[in-house]
Amino acid sequence: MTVRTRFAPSPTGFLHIGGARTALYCWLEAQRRGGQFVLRIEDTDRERSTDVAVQAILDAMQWLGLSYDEGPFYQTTRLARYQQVAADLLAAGKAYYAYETREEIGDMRAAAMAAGEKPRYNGYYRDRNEPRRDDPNRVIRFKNPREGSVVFEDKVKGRIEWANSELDDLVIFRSDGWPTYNFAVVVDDIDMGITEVIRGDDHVNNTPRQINMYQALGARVPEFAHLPMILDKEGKKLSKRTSAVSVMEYREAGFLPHAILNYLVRLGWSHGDQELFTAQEMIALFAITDVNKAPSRFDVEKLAWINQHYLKTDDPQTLVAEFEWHLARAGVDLSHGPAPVDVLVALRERVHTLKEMAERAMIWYAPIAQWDDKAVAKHLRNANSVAILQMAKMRLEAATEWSPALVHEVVEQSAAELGLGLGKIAQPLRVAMTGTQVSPSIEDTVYLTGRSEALKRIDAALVLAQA
RNA sequence: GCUCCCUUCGUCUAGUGGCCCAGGACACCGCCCUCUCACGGCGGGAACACGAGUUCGAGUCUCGUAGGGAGCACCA
Repeated sequence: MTVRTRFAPSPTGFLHIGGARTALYCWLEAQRRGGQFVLRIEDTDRERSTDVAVQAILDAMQWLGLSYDEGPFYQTTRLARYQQVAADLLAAGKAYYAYETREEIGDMRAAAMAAGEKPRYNGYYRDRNEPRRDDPNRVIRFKNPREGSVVFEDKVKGRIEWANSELDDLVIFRSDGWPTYNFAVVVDDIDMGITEVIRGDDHVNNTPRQINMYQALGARVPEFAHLPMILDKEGKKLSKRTSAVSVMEYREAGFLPHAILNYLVRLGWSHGDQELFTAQEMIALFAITDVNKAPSRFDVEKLAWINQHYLKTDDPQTLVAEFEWHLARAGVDLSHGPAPVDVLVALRERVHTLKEMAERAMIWYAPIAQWDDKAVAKHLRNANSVAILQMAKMRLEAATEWSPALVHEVVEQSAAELGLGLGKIAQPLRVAMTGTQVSPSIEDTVYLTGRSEALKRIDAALVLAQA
């Protein structure tokens, strides 16, 4: 039987980091075993689901490169099917109508709590054979077995056993005529031939009752794998208040999709000491059964390290498009200034994110915004400053070509002629080009500034030096 | 309250009874390289939650304690 996994987000917000990892694992598991990965949008909560959220999830998955073989399927288009399955269950005596008001149910729960049990429905209508009648409180409940227990072998958590006496008769159809989550997932996973249910471990508790429904429906029970949560730096549940949670926020922060995937695959899973994985390696090596049971914390610092690793080792050409996206966001007009690919190569070893790169790149795409006082005082206002700048200017003007090598030559010759070290020449020039003491190598810095702009900046620096 | 789950350096993890006085990576610190900043190289500190067992021997098995988490909806 071919393996089929699915990712089933509910469109009530953006694709967050935990969801992305779940999707990644589903995707990897399906690929490694030559199966299919399906995407299903669980939008039966019509109050909270939005089209914007659906689109945001689709966009994020595409940006990450998590392609699906089937879908997206939408639960809202499958209402008739759910109704039919519920009718079958009713006819078979495996489900029943119930008419309690919400208040009555609230009371039952309170009573159960008071009795030291977990809050639940008491099964009042279970064996009453109450006929269907119009009532605003009419729901359909599933007859959960009362004896025995449910046992399943979770692929990450191991064996889990659950006494049926702990479970109540859950609502499968709400009074508003829509199926509930627990029922819809089961019907969908059966209909879509899902063989491996990989999802967050907040669903472990739902699994026993879902298994009971599979059995009532005479369907084959799939394998389950429940992934531990991803926590924030403090060990708390990831939340918008304390950290970035949406995948697209990480894009905006300058991370590469592959870096995010690489980071995520290592969060809760490992292959010996290996830290870096190409997509091919992940597919070949990942196995859901090797995933850790314990929750893990999200560490942006490590993500940043991975990101920089790919920034400096990937073919620059494959990175330019994403870099240009950041430059555009920073308001850069690409019809002027240096080629983004050259800027990228000059900065890739000096930054951790593309956002930072775009910020640093501004020295070549915009006039010097501000002169750093310390830099000016130290390198533009000393005995040699004027002579150095003038000599560099003269040589740069006289040059017949424009390249990093040419700039390097100019700096070297100036140093030799003035009897100074390379650093003595480079620093004043660097301050002249950038207004600061920090930038890529002096040849790249001057080269990327462009000849006429470089000469203009030297003139401006000369004014400061002589002031 | 009840049910279920989890627990190795600050963080991600290796480790499936002896190869572990616990290995790798990020972060941190130091040195080297160097035109600045980085990159890189070398080195350093840093953990088996606790307590009982089982065993010749336990990070690895069992039980208990403590701490943490999830769920207990006509939300997914």
